[in-house]
Amino acid sequence: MKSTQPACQYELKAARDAMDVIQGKWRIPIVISLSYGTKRFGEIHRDIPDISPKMLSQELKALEENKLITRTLHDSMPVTVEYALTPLGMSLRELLNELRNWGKHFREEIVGK
Amino acid sequence: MKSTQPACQYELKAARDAMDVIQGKWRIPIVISLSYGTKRFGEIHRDIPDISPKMLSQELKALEENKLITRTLHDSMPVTVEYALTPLGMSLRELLNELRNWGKHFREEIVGK
DNA sequence: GATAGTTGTTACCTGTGGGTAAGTAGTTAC
DNA sequence: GTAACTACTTACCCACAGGTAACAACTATC
Repeated sequence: MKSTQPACQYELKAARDAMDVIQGKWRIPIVISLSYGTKRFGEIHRDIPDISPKMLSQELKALEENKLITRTLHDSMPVTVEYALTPLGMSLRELLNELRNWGKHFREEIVGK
Repeated sequence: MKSTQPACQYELKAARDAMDVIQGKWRIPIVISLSYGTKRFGEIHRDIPDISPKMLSQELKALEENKLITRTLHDSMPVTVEYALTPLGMSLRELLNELRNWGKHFREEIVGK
């Protein structure tokens, strides 16, 4: 890697883009929760009990801004909101699988040995 | 995802393990730099000019603790230290490729449209 | 009319990731 | 003998991610 090699800098930037999207404590759990289907605020909260409503609201907003999820408001009797993965959000599944696989590999190498 | 499904919790933990290893501003650049071959402290610093010696030292130490790189001290006239990727560190390349591909895909979807 | 269940918001606090600047210790070249 | 190059270390500072707690507005139920 040389700072004068534009190809490498491009690779770095793309990897950083991806990291920016999935980084933080809660984004991956939220995406995984929604990968099991459309869910409401409270349902996601029940999937991830440790998250505070503030963080859930904040991270859902960020994921929506990045077009990974959609937010649909239903004017039913108690107002309900439904969150769903977009195709772009679903495309994250492959990357998450790679993350999981490498994490498993890493754990076996480090903890196992 | 249900918090009562152990398989999902396991998946989450593995993904988080991987994230813990590659997260932060400098780990990925360092691994990419070393993926081009064994390098010395100053050489990595030249590849990544923005990193401070403090951060480079700190991150190299963390990567060594995680067994992604090795640190070899040469008792030559000026003491030199060589850093190299371990096989485990090299196995990160696939994950980094996935990160780069998804980051590229993401940028095309978001910025392009 | 008080309580509980929706989906959040707001204010406040703290820990950590990362930055800057300077110092250290040994060797070599001028 | 002083400057410069190796590879760091130490001290100090700040911004932001994330946590806690309380509040908000609306509806349904007891």
